[in-house]
Amino acid sequence: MNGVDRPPTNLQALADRLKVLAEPKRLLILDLLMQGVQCNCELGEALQMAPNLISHHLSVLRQAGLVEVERDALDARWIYYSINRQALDKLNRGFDLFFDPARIKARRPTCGPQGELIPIGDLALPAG
Amino acid sequence: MNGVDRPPTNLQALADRLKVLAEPKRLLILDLLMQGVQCNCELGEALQMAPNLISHHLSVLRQAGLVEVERDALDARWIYYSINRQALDKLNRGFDLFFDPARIKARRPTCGPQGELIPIGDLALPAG
DNA sequence: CCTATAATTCAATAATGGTTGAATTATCTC
DNA sequence: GAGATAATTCAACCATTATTGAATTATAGG
Repeated sequence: MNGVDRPPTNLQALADRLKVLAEPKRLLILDLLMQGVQCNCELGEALQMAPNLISHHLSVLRQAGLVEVERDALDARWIYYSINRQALDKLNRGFDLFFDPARIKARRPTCGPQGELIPIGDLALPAG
Repeated sequence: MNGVDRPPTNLQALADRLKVLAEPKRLLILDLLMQGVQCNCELGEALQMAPNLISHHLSVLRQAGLVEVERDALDARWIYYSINRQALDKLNRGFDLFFDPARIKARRPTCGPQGELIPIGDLALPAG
């Protein structure tokens, strides 16, 4: 209603996108790709990973639309990967929208006696 | 060197944080928590999930530091959960830092014949 | 005390997804 | 064509993790 309270719409879609990113090797690949166009062998060399594993992770990144593919015109065996700038922008927009701290509201729970709240440390056990 | 080229430092830590978020039910819980303090039973009611499952996901969110815990002073059986604002800010900073589009560089691959690059569609197969 | 309640913990299961090695495809060169 | 190369595909394995139901803890109230 007030422009700050944004609905989650499709959280499944956001979770799917985050799943693609929640993998250290894929983040490493993305990091290398952000430094420019790369081929499979270059990535495998830099990350010490088998080419078929690189292929797999690149496939996941491609299906998510984050990575684009080009083929060398002189030697079509070489394939180069790069970041899809628009997909990255869209990713940032979706993330910032959901995790916007301005969405946090202060509200009392609607159940329970609602007495004063006392903070709890690491363990959710006795307060004393 | 130039202030825009930020290193990945510890991508494992970023992946760990994203793993916590890459779960639709946890996103639903986070979304409810952003609307204010909530108790387990409220969350379970809203999401149609068993309380022990809510507990599990809340535990994951708590271990990640994203969620804080308070206990009702009038009736200590009731426990209320809320978003840790600082953790949310830190999450946003880390995400924006790594996925900053300004980090993308244009570069030719260091291997391969480096002929002209031709775009490829959905399939990484013959160019036609 | 005894019962009821809010929540967690535990053990077992099921599903998801990363890893591995071999086989396959497509392409270039001789 | 035959062989070599870049990359993908496939099937099997393995680790992680969400889910489920039962048991347990802690607290409140009669």
